[in-house]
Amino acid sequence: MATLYVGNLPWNTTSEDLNSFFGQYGQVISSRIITDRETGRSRGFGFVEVEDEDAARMAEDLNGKDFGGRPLTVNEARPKQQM
DNA sequence: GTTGAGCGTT
Repeated sequence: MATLYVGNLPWNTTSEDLNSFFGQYGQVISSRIITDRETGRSRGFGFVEVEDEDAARMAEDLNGKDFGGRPLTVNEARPKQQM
């Protein structure tokens, strides 16, 4: 399993939206929209967990793709431990 | 009722 960073999302995008959209390009394990810890509002980006064999392909295919009227930003997520 | 580069929570 691999994690994909997804940015440039509309404010109203949900994790289910990512699941549905990314699910068309590969096997999506789960998705998460990063909401502001203080206000609870969407930060406009999130993370999608996909199968490792699909991660690179999905990142290339979905990066720059139109989503909600905006060019999507997709990349392999960095390890959290790195900081 | 807002914003727009970036890398997250138990």
